[in-house]
Amino acid sequence: MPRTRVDTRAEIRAVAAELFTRQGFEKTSLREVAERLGITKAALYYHFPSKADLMRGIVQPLVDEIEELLADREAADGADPRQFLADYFDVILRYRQVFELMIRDVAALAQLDLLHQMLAWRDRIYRMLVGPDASPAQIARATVAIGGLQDCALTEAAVDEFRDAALDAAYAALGR
Amino acid sequence: MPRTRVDTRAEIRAVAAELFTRQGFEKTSLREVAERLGITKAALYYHFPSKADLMRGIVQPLVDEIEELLADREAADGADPRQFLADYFDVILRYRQVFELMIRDVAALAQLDLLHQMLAWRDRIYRMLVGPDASPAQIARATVAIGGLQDCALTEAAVDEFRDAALDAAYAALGR
DNA sequence: GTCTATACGTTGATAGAC
DNA sequence: GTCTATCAACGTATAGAC
Repeated sequence: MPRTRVDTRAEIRAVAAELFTRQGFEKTSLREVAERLGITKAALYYHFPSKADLMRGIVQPLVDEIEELLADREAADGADPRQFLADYFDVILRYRQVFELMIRDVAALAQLDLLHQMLAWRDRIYRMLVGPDASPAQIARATVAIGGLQDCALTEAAVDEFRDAALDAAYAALGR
Repeated sequence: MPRTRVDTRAEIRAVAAELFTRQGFEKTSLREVAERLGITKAALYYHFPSKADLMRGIVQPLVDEIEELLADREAADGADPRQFLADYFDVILRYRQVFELMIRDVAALAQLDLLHQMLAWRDRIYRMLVGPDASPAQIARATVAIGGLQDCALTEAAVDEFRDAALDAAYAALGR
C-alpha cells in the first residue's frame, strides 16, 4: 500500500540529512533511513542508485550555490572583499544544516569526489580576498577570516547581532 | 615469526592515524591496518580491545594537552588573550596530524563520548577570551578567532610568517 | 512506485592453539 | 604476541511480483 507523498525523493533527502548529521554518514544505515519513512531499503534504491548518490543529492544545492557565487564574483573583478564575506556567509547560513553535515563528515565527502572541488574553492576565495600573488601572511589572514565565518555558521545563535559581529571580526582578520 | 618492534602499540597508532586521516575512521578497516604492519587483525586485538579504543589512543595525547592548557589558564585568572591564542595555536600545530584527524572526522569522535568534552572546551575558551558574560557579538568574535586559527592549523604552510600572521588575524578578530 | 525475498562481501570481534 | 579459524551482524545491491 503506497503512502501518499508529495515528493518522495525530497522526503528521503530530508530524513537522511538529519540522520547523517546526527550520527555521521557511515554510521547511518539505509535500513534506518527507510524505516523512518515507513518504506523498505529496496524502495530507497528505486529513488537513489546508491548511498553516495543520496548524499550527493543532499549536498548538491549548496555546492551549486557556492559555485554560482564564485563564478559571479570572478566575472566582476575588483569585487569588494567585505561584500564577498557577507554573501558567502549568507549562503552557508541559509544551508546551515547541510553545511554542518559537510563539515562534520569531510571523510564522507571525499568519497563523492567533492573534496577536490572544495579545495579549489578555497584557492579561488583566497584569490578574491587577498589577490593572486598573496604572501603566506595574507593567506593566513584570509584563512582566519573564512575559517572563522564557517565556524560561526555552525553555531545556533543566528541573531542579527551575532551575524554582524562575525562579519566585522572576519573583516578585521583580513587586516585592511 | 614475530617482527622486531620497539613499541608495537606506538607503531599501530602511527599507521592507523595515517589511514584514518586519509580515508576516514569508518572507511578504514582493521584488516587494512594490520596488513600494513605485516600482522593479522587478531593481533591488533591483543593491543587494543576495540577499534574505538585504537582511535582514542591516537587522540588522547592531544586531548590531554589541551585539557592541561585550559586548566592552567583557568587557575591563573586575568590571563592574556593574545598569549592564550598563541599557546593554543602552538599545541594544535604540534599535533597537526592528529588534530586534522579529529576535525575531519567529528562523526567518529562522537562515538568516543569526546564530543561533549570538546563542546565544553569551546565554552571555556570563550570565557577566557571574552569573559563569562559575553554578548552574542563577543561570542561571534571569539568564534572567528578560534575557528580561524584551527583552520590555519590544517594547512601545510607552517612557516613563521604564516604563524605570526594567523595570530595577528585572530587577535584582530577579537576586536580589542 | 513500492514491495518481498534473497544474495554476497566485509566488518568488528572472539576462541583457542602455538 | 601472534596465529588460524570462525562468528553474527550489517552493508550494498539485485530480481521479480504486484
